Amino acid sequence: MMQESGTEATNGTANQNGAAACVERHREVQSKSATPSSDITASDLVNFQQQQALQVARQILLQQQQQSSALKSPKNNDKQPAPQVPVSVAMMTPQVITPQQMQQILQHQVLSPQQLQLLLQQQQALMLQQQLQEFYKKQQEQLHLQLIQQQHGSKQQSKEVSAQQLAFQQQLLQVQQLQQQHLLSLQRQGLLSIQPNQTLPLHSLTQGMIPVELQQLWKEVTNSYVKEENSATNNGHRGLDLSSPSPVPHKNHNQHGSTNGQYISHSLKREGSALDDHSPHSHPLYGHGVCKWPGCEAVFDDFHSFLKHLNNEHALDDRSTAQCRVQMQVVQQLELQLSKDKERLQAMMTHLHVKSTEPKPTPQPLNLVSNVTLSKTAPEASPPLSLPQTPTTPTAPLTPLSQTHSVITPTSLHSVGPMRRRYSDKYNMPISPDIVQNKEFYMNAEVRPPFTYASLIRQAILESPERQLTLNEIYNWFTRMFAYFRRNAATWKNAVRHNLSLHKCFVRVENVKGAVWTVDELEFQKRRPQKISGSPALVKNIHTTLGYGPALSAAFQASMAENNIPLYTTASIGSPTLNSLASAIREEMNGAMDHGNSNGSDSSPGRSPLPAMHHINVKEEPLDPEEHEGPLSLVTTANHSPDFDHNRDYEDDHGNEDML
DNA sequence: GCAGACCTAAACAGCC
DNA sequence: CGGCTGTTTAGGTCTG
Repeated sequence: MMQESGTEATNGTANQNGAAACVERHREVQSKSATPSSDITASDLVNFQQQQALQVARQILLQQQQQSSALKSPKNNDKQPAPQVPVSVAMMTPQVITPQQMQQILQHQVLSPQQLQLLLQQQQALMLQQQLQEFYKKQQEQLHLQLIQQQHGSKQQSKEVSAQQLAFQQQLLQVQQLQQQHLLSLQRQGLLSIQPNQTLPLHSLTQGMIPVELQQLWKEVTNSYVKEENSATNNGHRGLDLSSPSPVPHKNHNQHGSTNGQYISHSLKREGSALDDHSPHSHPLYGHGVCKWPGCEAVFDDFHSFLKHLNNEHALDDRSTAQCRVQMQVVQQLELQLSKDKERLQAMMTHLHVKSTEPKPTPQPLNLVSNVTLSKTAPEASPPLSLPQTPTTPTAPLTPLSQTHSVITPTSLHSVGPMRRRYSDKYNMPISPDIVQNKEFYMNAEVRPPFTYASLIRQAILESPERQLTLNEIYNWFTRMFAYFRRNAATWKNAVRHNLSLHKCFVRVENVKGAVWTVDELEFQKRRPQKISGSPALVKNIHTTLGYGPALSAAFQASMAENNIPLYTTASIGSPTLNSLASAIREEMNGAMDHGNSNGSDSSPGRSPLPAMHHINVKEEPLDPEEHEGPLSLVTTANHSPDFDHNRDYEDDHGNEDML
């Protein structure tokens, strides 16, 4: 297996294949009873770990019982071999919790289910940590071996060797990234607890090759644990210490015991601006007096009030967890993008016979490359519409490197289920903020907008200068605003006509140039409001449509269980995709809530501080930002979608339509 | 189970 | 005649 990945690393597909091999390997290390699914997500991993942890607990109990029975009958004590315990159990049990403790816990039920869950997660964390170490160690040894073999090869093949070294470096990089992502994911979910002095072998082995940025990331991760341990209280590592002198104690009723506080904040550090992390009054989530928690943007006079706010408003709960997971995906996508760009740079350097073998001499802002490539975008700072990434961005699995393909296909996007996400009609609330907010997303992503036809028609009409549109203009608005409506025109146009006729709120007015449609707001408001249902349908739709990992979906569902969650209200997170998704969910959750605080009016996703996200692509096609710098043309967008067979329909519209 | 909202499909008519 | 527009009906799903 490692041989395979080693050889594959020499070709262009090394990234995906190698990573996939890593994951496969990883799974094998964990267990051979894993599901035979071809791709694995972090949620799968977590689920599996939970199952395994439960199994561990059972094993421990069984072992305990057998031991106690053995004590009662000393005859068997010597000959009776210890029950078969999985390797992982053998590895973890002595370090984490003794069987006695476990049994005591279970028998006396001294702990709440949440605490039990926390314990289980700690068990899983240690178990997985060791598995990870083992896996990465093997991976590293293999790579190192191959590298050495290459170095001892014939000198006549020096060029080949250097190229293969490059490939090895790339593989190393990807291994590191995989490792980082695994660790970060686990840490951010509070599942992994690394002791400060517990560096993985990979780190030291490949230190010279680690990109500075990854090293920095690593430092951040480990430092967070250093700090955390220093500030550990009786609460163990659940304490929420946000670099404040006195951590504010708060109830921790969530099962993700150690997800809060520093983990998140340090994870999100990359998103923040160039704050000086070493200053006592700085925080990655705090900048220019504003809370930088995605979607928050609360203003604070002093750092202390911010910390208070952080502890109170962004405490460990489902909402924060969901937001954190989204952020995880953002980061992972950025990392993926970074790795790809670095590979490209490497290839360029190799091609130009640059001698350096360092992946990159200096750390680069994650969005720098993309900033450059985006410099030609429209003045209104819309994201490059030509990028086909949007619908796939949030679908990225938690192990993106392993699943850059086959996660989602254009076909899957096209096979969107029936429109049942009609949250915009609930309480007849306006959809304009959301549409404005997620304009670019819907323009690019062939994702069915979660609005009813009636709402969309109304929106189209209200957006027009005279608040009236002809049928054809309404059509054009649909195709212009939503990539989804560039296909199956017959269907949705029929639906539009049907809605126009059916709903009283749409009034046909004979005009000089024909008939136009207007909106009777009173009638529109009269329509029966729908109760908010907690919207499992939306979650399901988003999940199925966009290929959300179950974990993220669950997180969103969990966060939707709460009310009024401003996930990512504006461009704060920087990804129009995630932004829009989250916003859609937020809308769904808010229901009739006031949109006034959604910043929809002044929130152009195009001003995203992380335009790099626009380049994220989980599809099979290689990322080629240079090829997507064309004018903001929806046709261009369409043509970049491999399975975009709407051209017939849309080009008809395009003929008589001013594009933006 | 029911009613309502919604979506999709289709038939049909009138107009250009 | 064909396409567009507009109306209406029918059947289905989903939700409260």
